[in-house]
Amino acid sequence: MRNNGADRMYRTQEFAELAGVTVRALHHYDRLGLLKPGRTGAGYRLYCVRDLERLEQIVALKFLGLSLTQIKTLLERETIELPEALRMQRQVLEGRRRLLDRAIRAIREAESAVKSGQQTDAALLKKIIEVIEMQDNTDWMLNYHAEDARAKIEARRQEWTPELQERTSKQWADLMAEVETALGEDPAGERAQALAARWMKLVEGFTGGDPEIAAGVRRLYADQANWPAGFQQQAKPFLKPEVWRYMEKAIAIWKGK
Amino acid sequence: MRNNGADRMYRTQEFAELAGVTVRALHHYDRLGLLKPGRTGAGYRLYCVRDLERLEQIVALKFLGLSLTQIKTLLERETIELPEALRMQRQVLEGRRRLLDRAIRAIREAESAVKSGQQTDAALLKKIIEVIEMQDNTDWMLNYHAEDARAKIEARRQEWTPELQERTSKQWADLMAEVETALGEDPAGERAQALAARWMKLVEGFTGGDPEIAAGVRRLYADQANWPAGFQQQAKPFLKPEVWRYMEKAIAIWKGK
DNA sequence: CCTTGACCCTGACGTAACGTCAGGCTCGAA
DNA sequence: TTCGAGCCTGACGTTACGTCAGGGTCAAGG
Repeated sequence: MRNNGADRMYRTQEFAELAGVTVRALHHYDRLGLLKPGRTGAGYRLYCVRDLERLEQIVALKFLGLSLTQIKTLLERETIELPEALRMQRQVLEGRRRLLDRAIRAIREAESAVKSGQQTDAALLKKIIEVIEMQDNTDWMLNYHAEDARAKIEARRQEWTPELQERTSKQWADLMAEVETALGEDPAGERAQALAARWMKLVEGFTGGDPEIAAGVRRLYADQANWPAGFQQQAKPFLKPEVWRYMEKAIAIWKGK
Repeated sequence: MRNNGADRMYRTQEFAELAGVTVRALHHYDRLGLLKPGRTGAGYRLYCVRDLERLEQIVALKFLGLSLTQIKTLLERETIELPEALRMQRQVLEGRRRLLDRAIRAIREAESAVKSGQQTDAALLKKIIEVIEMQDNTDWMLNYHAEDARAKIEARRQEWTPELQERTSKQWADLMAEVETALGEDPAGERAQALAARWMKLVEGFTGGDPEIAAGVRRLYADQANWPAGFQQQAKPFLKPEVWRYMEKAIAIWKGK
């Protein structure tokens, strides 16, 4: 009656392979009360197909980073908590992602510092420290903005995700590189005007079109002497004065139109 | 002689606050031999400024996700290993990030499934499982490609980061939405031709301009009946036949030009 | 001189999710 | 019956500390 083909039972190893987990993990879930299989007279564990479903759910929630105890309560009280738990977990993961992105960025910058000029280990580590600290110290930038502009910046910072940041900084770098090749041309010419348009679009992407923020950025730029060291390093590609001057001309013309 | 202002010594708590770590962490690093401070006659730890430098390095490397034992060997043999270690660690972190992104995406899709039609917990979990599985099962797609095209796809997959994927899929969604509003218009008209151009650009972004890959994609599309369930769900927005037919016309005309 | 409070020490156990033995049972086949 | 494969439980290891517990040290006040 019990073991007809349809509801086959599985012993531990078999079941573990079926589900892609280890035997010890199954023992563990059993002890925690997460997944309690049947037993033979001799004490062997016997898993059925419904256990497989449950195990798949466990594995999925584990993949999302939930702890086994969280998973247990979620699966026990089959309830409306799940969507809420997922929302919270997503926020946790997004936070972790921001940290990860910062770490990755720090390494990348250190690596590019290595390529351009051999540095000692100590200098390399200093660079990493700078980059890490710099990233939470975008706060000092707020000093250049009027009081009521700060709230807006704070709001925009929410959307200013690391991947977006990375993309934009790449766009800036590309643009800068292209401008350099165009320095000889007429600032009123077609090429320069196209570059000016791209430039302004990027600026607008940062300021959100808000004139107060734009004014703050100009103040920030004017005060280069007082920038923190780490930021100064990172901003280096932006600072070529000839590029800047050329674009000032081109943008003035572009705005005139 | 010893405690003149310049090389001040710090006791544990003071030093911990200075560096932003806990007292217990300092004990821990001491025991592991990572950071061994001086001692007073009574056995109190005494930290100096050079200890602070070292601690900052430790904290930085920890931020990058290195284990304390790794950090120890790296800081002991002050050597050329560091750049190599950083490169490896970056790859580790990038791997973690891919997993994180998959988890976040899975939750997001489950959340949007919740919004559009209330589902039970069980259905929600099934959805998550599908999304997770779908993401490593892009492999089945390879069946539609000729042998020599596979290597190219494998190569492009390296650059095909989750954030890039997310961006592109949003671009597709935007494009699709706009096409739908244009269905009534002349496929040879200006609007439709602009859409066709955008479409082809996105296709090229995926195929990398390789005709073999493009051919594989066509075979893939033609064989919709055999797609895995998870993929079919996620591809749903792409499947509106009227959109597809309309764009076929528009693209044919666009190519003719 | 003694006490008080703030700070210091070490050692031991706890955490999460198992991995890894170690010692001992069960089962089907030869 | 015996062998090898597979099963069981219990205990310790892992990481980077947190959290007591029990017990010194030190400067100031009584």
